[in-house]
Amino acid sequence: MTQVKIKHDCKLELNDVALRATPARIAVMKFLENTTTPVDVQMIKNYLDKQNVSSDAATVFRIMNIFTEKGITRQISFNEGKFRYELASREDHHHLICKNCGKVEDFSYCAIPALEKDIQKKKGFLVTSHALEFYGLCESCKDRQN
Amino acid sequence: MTQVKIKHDCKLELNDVALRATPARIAVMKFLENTTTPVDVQMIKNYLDKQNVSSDAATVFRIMNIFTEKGITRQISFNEGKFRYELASREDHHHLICKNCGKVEDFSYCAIPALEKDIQKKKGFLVTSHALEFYGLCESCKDRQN
DNA sequence: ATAGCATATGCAATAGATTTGCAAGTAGTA
DNA sequence: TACTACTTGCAAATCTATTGCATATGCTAT
Repeated sequence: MTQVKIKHDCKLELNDVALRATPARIAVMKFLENTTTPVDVQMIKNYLDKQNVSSDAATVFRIMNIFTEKGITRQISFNEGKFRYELASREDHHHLICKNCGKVEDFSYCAIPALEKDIQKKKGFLVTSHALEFYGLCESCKDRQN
Repeated sequence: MTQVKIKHDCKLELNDVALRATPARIAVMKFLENTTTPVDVQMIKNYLDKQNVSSDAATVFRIMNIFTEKGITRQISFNEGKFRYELASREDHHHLICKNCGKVEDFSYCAIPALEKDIQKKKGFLVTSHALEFYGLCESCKDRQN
């Protein structure tokens, strides 16, 4: 009797980096694949709860730490006193963060890689990653003079 | 009899933004003026202790919050799970943060203002501030293959 | 399909960063 | 110099993140 099983999405990706494909990890990956803005641990936990995936904040922290170690995710800061995460595969974009409504837009910009080479040559500093975020007011908040 | 009093450095700067020039606030400003790398609350507290300026961590947090609100300092994150601060007057520079030894170098780069104008035109997003940090290995850590 | 084992998770406790309430102290003004 | 509003110190509370340990489970080799 064929039972509908958990689809093997993400399973191979996880196994590739020597991680077991647990329900929580799979759900977290799906969440990350379907969100356009970086999310924090609380948001991830809320999603898991809604999906009826048993979890615990400590587990989510552990998952995000190991995903980041394995290079699946990237840890970023919007200066909120906590971390956010996004898939590391989303390369070459930066964030426009509205300080009024909190909306986050992506912004592509390709001058950074060239700059990194320059830094390496001039300063001898080997850049392995970078963070570039712009803070301000999005179009609608700006227009409302809010 | 003329007594040596606390020099009025910083006093006017503080009063200008409607803040009282207290010993702790003055000492914090002096510390910030004399450090080249962004400092965290614990470092500030240590400095105040060494200077025999009575203080408390809660007070330092309050000082840094109000300094940041008033635009005296800038709050930045090196993804350490805590904030660092630097004088907002130190414009147009970014940081090269060594992940091995923790050394922080400044790096000047002036393409960002132009980019901000571009963002405003293309996205309608009004940029009021930004964060750009590079992580990697400084020259000596890199050479030691550490 | 299943046993065995290393890895993951849940839960509770802990650590560290930051905030807050409140009473007491103090800078700036008249 | 006295007054008042702003600041501070202290303790307690929050919040983010980490850790220890016993239990549960994914994965590999039968």
